[in-house]
Amino acid sequence: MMSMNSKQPHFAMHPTLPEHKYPSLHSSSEAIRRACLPTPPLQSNIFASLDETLLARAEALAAVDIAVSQGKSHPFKPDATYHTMNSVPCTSTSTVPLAHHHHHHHHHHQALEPGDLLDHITSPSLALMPGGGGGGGGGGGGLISTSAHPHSHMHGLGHLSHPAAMNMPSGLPHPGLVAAHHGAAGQVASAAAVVGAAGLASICDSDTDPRELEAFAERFKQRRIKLGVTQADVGSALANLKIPGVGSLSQSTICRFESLTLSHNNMIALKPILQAWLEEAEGAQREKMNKPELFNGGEKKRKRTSIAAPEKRSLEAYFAVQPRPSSEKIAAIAEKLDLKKNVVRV
DNA sequence: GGTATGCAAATAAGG
DNA sequence: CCCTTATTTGCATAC
Repeated sequence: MMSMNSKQPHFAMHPTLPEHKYPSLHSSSEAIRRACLPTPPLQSNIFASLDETLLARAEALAAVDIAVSQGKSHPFKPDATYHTMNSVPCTSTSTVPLAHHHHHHHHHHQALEPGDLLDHITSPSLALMPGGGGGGGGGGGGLISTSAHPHSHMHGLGHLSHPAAMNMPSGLPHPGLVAAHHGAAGQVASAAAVVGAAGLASICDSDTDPRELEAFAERFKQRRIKLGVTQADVGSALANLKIPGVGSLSQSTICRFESLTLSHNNMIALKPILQAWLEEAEGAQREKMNKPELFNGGEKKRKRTSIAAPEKRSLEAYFAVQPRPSSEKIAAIAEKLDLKKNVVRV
């Protein structure tokens, strides 16, 4: 399981490592430019359709958010110190089920939101390979019941309490989140409110924990293979999904991520994206697997959803990365996408 | 066929 | 202003 690291070249090569080396809001324009720039003649980009406008917005927003998060959530050393004494083991993944500090709470809530969102907006237009269907059949996760995307059947509330299932993307607890909840989910809102208030001060190092990262990489690989997609596929798929802080992904990057051959910081930046993709892929897979309705009155509705799929993906990715945008902006985006707030679920 | 890796480019930040 | 450093990603290639 953990005997993969054949080599760790420059893991300890960080001489200084500034707090936030991230491009913060480094030229959203640049990011955008680059985002639209590539569209290379790569193989078959099945998800080659995304709303530039939305993406741009998301990028900008996420850029700022990321900047903030990155800037303040780096109290301890980078990759070099892999065995940080981790005073507060917040690892809620596969490591230790112990100590549930207050931090944990907010985590769960965090998980809930994106998950719910995803549940609602499962994009059918995923680019899963044909083999994916069969692959998925392999069992929704023998060891890890991560396929935790019960769709609309049991809304997030139910499955959010999975220990080793999946840890939601970076936890950036913030009050803004609360504000955004207007009307969508009251209960959640209240919970999030409390959590946000408390969590704001302490950003658990869930996403910064090296061990957690390692575990995630492993799980990612497993699930990816299970889905029947290759690194190249993932790279191609996410080539269009450009988010601030992350230029793009290619087979190389995926491989490096899985092999942990990337900088610790880089890994952290990529994790949310990868996670989002994974969730999306699994969701789509599931949908395909047991397609309940082949042709029914739901055609219209379905179609509408399909159209918005790409945007939704972007949105989802964005949220995965930064669930803390201004409610106003979210609303704007939602409206732009013609989606309902409850759908966006912010 | 998929995956892992060397090399170099592109970008940003700082002096 | 230019130069240097640091970081990250993709291409090409070998396994």
